[in-house]
Amino acid sequence: MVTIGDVATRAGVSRSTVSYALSGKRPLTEEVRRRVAVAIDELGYTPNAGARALATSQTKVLGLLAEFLPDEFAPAMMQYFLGVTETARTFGYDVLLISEPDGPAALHRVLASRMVDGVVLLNVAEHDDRLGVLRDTGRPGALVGLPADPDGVDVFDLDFPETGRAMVAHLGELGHREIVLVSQPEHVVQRGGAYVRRLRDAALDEADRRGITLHAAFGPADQTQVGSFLHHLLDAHPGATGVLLNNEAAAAALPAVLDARSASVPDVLSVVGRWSADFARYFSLPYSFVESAPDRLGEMAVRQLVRRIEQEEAAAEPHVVRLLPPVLVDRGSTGAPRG
Amino acid sequence: MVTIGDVATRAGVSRSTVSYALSGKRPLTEEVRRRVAVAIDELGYTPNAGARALATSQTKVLGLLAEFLPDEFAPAMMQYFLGVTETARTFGYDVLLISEPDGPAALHRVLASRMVDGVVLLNVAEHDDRLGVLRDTGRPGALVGLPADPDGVDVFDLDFPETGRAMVAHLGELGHREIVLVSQPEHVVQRGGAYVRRLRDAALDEADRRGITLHAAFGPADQTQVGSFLHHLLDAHPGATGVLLNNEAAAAALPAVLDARSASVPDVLSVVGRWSADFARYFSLPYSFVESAPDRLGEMAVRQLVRRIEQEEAAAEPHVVRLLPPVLVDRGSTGAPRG
DNA sequence: TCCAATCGTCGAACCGGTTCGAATGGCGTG
DNA sequence: CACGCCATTCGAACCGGTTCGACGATTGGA
Repeated sequence: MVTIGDVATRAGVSRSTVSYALSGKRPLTEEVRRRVAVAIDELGYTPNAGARALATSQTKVLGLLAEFLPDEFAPAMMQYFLGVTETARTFGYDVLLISEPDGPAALHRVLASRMVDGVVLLNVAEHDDRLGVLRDTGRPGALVGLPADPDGVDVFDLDFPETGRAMVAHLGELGHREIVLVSQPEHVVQRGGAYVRRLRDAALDEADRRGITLHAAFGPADQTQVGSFLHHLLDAHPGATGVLLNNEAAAAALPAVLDARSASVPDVLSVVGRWSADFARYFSLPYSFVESAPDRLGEMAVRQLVRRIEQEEAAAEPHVVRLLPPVLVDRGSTGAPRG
Repeated sequence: MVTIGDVATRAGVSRSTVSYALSGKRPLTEEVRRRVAVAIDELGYTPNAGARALATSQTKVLGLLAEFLPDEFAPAMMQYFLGVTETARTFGYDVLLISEPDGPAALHRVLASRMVDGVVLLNVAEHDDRLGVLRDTGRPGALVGLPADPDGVDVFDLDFPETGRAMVAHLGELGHREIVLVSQPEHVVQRGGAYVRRLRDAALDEADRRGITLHAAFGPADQTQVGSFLHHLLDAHPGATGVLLNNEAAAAALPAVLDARSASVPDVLSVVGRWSADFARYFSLPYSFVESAPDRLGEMAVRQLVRRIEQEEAAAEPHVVRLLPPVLVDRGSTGAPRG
């Protein structure tokens, strides 16, 4: 392995000079700079990351904590990965992917061993055990998902309450008086997915304010069951003229269900959901939806994280909670109610 | 930050003794071992990964090189991630996720800087530029995807030729004489996805041997276009009684297409494809398929990689090319041809 | 009782970078 | 021509572990 010493010898300078040539932290003669560059090139030198980390206590690596939950729609997580890794790379960071079931332990391990300069936590629950670990170490962290107590961390998430309101308001203004909401299953909520409840509560409130009847249900996340669930739900509320979706599996299953019922959209039923553009693409969903913007959230989280890591003044700034306002992508799946 | 020196002081021993207590590489008195354990516990000591890497030249990190291609089905990649990260963890390794567009450069960067002990390359193309980089550094690497020249690396992949033969044979034995094959689009092949061609060629050969007419087509990967493509394809070959799929987008679109044509399965058409169980689950695909086993391939790649890293004798063993024999998951979507 | 072997622990060197203070050289100026 | 200053480079210490040879204490045998 070629080290900085080899480069120094070849260029006829000291090791420290090579280091300065690399970092530019001290002025050097053009001549020396050139000789070092040539030596590096000829020897094919790349600094040893471990040694550098030891000396600078900076690894240029970010931790990405994700949990693969069997009942959640795994592909959705991919979009976060993309936003995080791409943004990290533009700032010169690599990403350590951590998917252990025991999140707190894994987090402690990578932070305490100084493998990473900061972490992005995905899928943050209402009361997330990882937060305690993160606060104890005092290292910077950015969350995707709003916990009950966001103290000491930066939070990025979709504004779920506003999303719920916007969806109800959208149908309400078209004249709908009775609609249905399909949320993620109960166990997602219990696991800490408070966003499900936040959207639901806001939707119920907005419906109430507008005098709209809103039937709020928790649908299964299992693709094999969600179809019949939707049938039953629609059977149970024959007067409903609109469907709101906050459940990916239900969204994927809806086209077949409506087709089987010969319920055309938007003539018979108006449909609005909450998912990502990529999700809509993969499943060819022809419905209007509020973009959940996973790639954008991942990018924002990393940007802020890097700021905190690299800029001393930023480290002292108050922590932010940034909730993206809902943006409706219109696919023409809503209209005036039938009859 | 608490270092090994702090622990040593607190336990009243030397730094090296603490190190030996941690690694167990030399015998210690029970008393000393206990005192060190207590000190570690009280101080909350965790070894610094950078320092350890520097001293041992082992990082306990594996690189995972993936490319996010816009026209490939991104969620499929998730299954590989799962297999790789989980297996890595059972062996005490973390995973550095590298998704840069410039694969060779990224690979060189992480290998030359000694950030990782070895790499897993996903989606390996027929002639993959990353292989040259990998061979030059001489570090261990495991591939998922069979390149033209697998010298110096371990390769794991589905046996695509056998998969093609098996699918044709399956329908052939049921009595089908004219069938259709939908492959991935041409540009996937051109980018190096030789597996597409390997399956196709073998299928054509097998059909030839059995006197079966096989119409082999390259379908679009774009969900918006693949539906009408399938309609045209089936219109063009009204005599076909079976459909083979080696194209995820086409598989996802097929149920709606067949429904629109009132072509029931397997009465009117028999269907067999190649995808993963998770893919089938997400898209509720009711068809028989050859399992492409991404999680299993990821696991095999990591197992072998770790063996090469950790066992000196393994490092010298000849490299392997392991092609998984196709396993058909029967969902009852095939039967005797109509008429 | 003395010596040798064994066991357990220590000290120092090393891994490959970074960084700070000091040394060296060239230049301009008095 | 001598001096001082500034720009540039060097040397040494340090980051936090691991590892090897050596040392001291204990034990066993002669």
